[in-house]
This record gives sequence, C-alpha cells and structure tokens, in this order.
Amino acid sequence: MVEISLTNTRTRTKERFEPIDPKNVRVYACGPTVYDRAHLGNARPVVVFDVLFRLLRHVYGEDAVTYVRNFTDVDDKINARAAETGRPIREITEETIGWYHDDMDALGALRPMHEPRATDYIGQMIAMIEDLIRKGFAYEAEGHVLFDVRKFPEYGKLSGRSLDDMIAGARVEVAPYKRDPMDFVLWKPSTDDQPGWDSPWGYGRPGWHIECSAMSAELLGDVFDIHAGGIDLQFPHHENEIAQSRCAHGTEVMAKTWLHNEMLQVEGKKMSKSLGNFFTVRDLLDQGIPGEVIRFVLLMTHYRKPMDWTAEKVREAESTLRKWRGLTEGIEPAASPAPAVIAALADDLSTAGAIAALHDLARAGDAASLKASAQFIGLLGDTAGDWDNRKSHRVSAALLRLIELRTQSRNLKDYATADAIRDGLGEAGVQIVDAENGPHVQSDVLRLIEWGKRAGLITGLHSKLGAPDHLEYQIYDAISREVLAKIESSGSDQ
RNA sequence: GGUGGGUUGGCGGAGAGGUUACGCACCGGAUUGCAAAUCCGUGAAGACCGGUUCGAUUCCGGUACCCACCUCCA
Repeated sequence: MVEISLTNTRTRTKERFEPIDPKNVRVYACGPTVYDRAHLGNARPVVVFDVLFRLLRHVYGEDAVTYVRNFTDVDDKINARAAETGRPIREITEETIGWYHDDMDALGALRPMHEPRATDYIGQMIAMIEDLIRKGFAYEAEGHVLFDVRKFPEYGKLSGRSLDDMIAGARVEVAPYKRDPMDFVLWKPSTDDQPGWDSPWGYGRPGWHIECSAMSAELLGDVFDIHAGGIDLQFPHHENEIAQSRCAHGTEVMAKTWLHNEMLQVEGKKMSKSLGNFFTVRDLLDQGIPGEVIRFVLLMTHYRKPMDWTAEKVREAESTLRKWRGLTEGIEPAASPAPAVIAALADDLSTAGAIAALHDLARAGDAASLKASAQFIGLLGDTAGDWDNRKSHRVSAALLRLIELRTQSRNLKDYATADAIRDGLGEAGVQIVDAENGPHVQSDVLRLIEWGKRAGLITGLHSKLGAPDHLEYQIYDAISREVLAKIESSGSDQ
C-alpha cells in the first residue's frame, strides 16, 4: 500500500495520511460562489485537488473515495449581479454552474461525486443553527443569529490567531448587536426583494459559512478525512466552519486533515481587476491555450507555494506537451502509472516532482509508461488535450494557397519566396514545419494572441458572453491573406 | 500592528548533511536548402551574517527583502 503524506494545516506538520475508514475516504473541497465565470485562481485548487482525488482513488480504490465540492448559490454577490442585470437569481446561478462545468472539464478535472448547492440544504442549515442556539453557542439578536466565539475557546487555532489579536487589528465596523466583535452571522434577515426562507427567526437567509458545515455533515458525516481549499479561506471561512461544526456535533475535529493551496499571481503580481491582469479560464481557452496546457502550468508549482502565471510557463508547458504527445502517439499506455510518479504525488502531492519523473520516463524512451503516468494526472488524455489535432479547423483557403506556393517555390529552388512565406506567417506565430510527410502548420499560441490583439481580432480579456467562434481560424486566415497579398504583389512586379 | 508563507544557476523548479535533480533558454556538435523537430555534449546555483559539524544550499539562531491573509475572495 502506498503511503500518502500530506501537510496538515491544522497541525502544521507533514503527516502520514491514514483514513478514518479506508473503504470510504471522504474529502470536501470548498467550491465557487456562482455569480461569474471562474477565474484562473479558482482553477488552481480544482486541478490540485483533482490530482489528490485521483491519487486517493489509485491507493484506496475507485469506489472507496467520496469527493464533495459545493456550489455556493446564495450570496450577496449573486444578489448584486441579479439586481444589476435584472435577471432572476436562479437563471444566473444555473448558467454559471454550466460554465463552471465546461471550464473545469476543459482542464481535465474529474467531476466530484457530489456537487451540492447551498439552496438545497437550507433545512439542514436551519436545524444546525437551532442546535447551536440550544447548546448555547449561538444567540439571536435583531433578526440575526450569531455565533458566540467566546464560547469556543479554540476559535482561531486553525489560522494561528488569538481573538484578542484579531480584535486589535480589525478594520471592520462592528455591528452593535454583537456580543463580541468577532461573532459571525449564521442567519440574517432578508427584505422582500432578497432571496429568503422562512425560519424560526423570520424570513431570511443563511450566513456564508454555515452551508459548508451543513453540507459536509449531511454528505460526509460529522468528522471526515480531508477538507481542502485556498489559503485565503483559512480565515475566516474555515475557522468559522470548524467552530460551527465542532460545537454542533461535539467533536474534537471537523476534518482530520486540512489542506490549503497558496495563491496565484500573474507575472509576479496579484491577479486583480484593477491591475488589468485578471482573466478567466474561458478567456485563456478562447485564446487558443489548450486546457491541458493550463493544467500543466498549474501542476508545475507545488500547491503550497505561491504560483506565478507567466507567458514563459505557458510556452514551456506547450512545448513539453507537444514533445510528449509526439513521443506517445499511437502507443498503448502501460497498465499502471510509474511508481516514481505515484511516489512523488504521495509525498505531499508533489506535482512538480511527478512532472520531473515524467521527464525521466520521456528521456528513457518509455513511452507506454509515460503515457499511463501522464494520463494518471490528467495529461495526454484523448480529449482533455485535444489541441494538436485541430489543424483542420485553422486552415483557410488563403493558408492552403500559401503552403502550395511555398512548396512550388521550394521545388524550383526559389528559396527567397519560400522563406518569405514562412517568415511572414511567423510574424503571427504561425509556423510552417517541413516534416517527412509534407509541410504542416503549428502555432505559437502566445504570439498568435499577441498578433490577434494588434490586428484588433481579440478585444478585451474578460469575456463574459463567450468567445467569438473560431478566433484562431480568423487569426490564421488574416495573417495568411496579408502574406499572400504581399507575395503576389511582389511576384507581379517581376 | 497581528498571522502565515517564501528567498536555489539566465528563467522555472525539486530532493538529499558529503556523489549530475530535472525542464526551458544559452553555447558547441550531428542532421537540415534554410528553419523546426530530434540526437549528443559543455557550462552555470542555493538572499545575507553567525553557530553546530571533519564537512551545510540542506540543521540552529539572527538580519534583510518579497508575498499573502486579517474586509468579499480559491
């Protein structure tokens, strides 16, 4: 049996992972609030914990792992989006969930077994809140129900803070009805135009944190194996979840192991709308960066380190994958992934180590093992990386004509024209490569994007409404026409 | 102010108290009309200051700098 070790944020140590029940290993990951397209930062935990899911299934058996990831579909950001667009909340959340599935599927992430929506668990949340009030951990005040943090001495333990420190550094104004400034909302009143449900405390809606406590208890039990999420959720979200769940259930822990991934940066800076470096997964896919390449880049960096998204990494990932795809084309994958890859992943999910092991396999020429191992972490799949087989979609009449012209020129040893064609296309990152079986086109996605922007074919980054169709085709066609015009005009001069 | 994380060769990024990480880029060679790809090969490192040790990039202490969180956030 492979031994998995994981860095447990709760104990701040790397520990050997031992499931509570090896026949049913239970994992909960905090999912998205569904009001907009998933941005790249949302994708990191999805991909990282997808690898964890795959590893657990490998070690304990396909049917021995229960993986839950929620959708938060009641939230003030959603209300705001509804108010600003005039659309019904349900329509927005449904649409966003559909987008989320599309985008995460494109990254090769397996769907969890359960994807509960908060609004389907309002009853359980109300029951849990009643329980907390009954046990003296929560109180009602002015239509709100609040958790009384002073009743839970271990509050702050997960994030290593003391209540007094937090109060000293707090920058929020404190609602007057709170007994302690750090008390947080379990239930709050709704106005008629806000989503709400009838409750013992009147018409209202749940606070942010209670949903995860209610849903994880319902689907995984009072105590489960792993709770995962971004490090930014450690406080207050996870701290509050722990307080609610442990006090309601009277348990020593909520989850045995807590995993937190570090944040994502873009070109060395925090991704933010104001810096203009904010983009969604869909933006990248639409620009022609394959989901597999995005996945590879996300896996290049260990999950507990801040990861920087750079153009250079995209280029490197693409070239590596192209190489491996060439090496494994038509090869039947081995029966199981290489032990070195499993060993790397078992060591606190070292995806960078696993990639290094894949490089070893590639260098050794073990294509079957490379393919099996890469597929194990969601790479070199038949569909997820469907990006090298799209050549036919890109080829327009103008491009065909150019390729033909160049072949003719080469046959006539008119290398000046032949090279002018290749260099011209090269301007936009479109490359003609002479292989044994004839010329074919390849593209440098980043240069393609750059050229597309300059030519006005790509406008704006944050595409909420989906991409224009065949953006790549348009760029290919545009540069081809440009080069063709140049070649033909210089030809007629002679 | 509080809490947590980081600092490795041109870039990315690992492990291990003493033996080449690895990848990309670069450089040299083979191959190619030229490229691309491929193959072979050479270089190059561990923020700073102390300590422990026969020996530290790897352990301990301190300093500097960077980042995140403390407010919705993966």
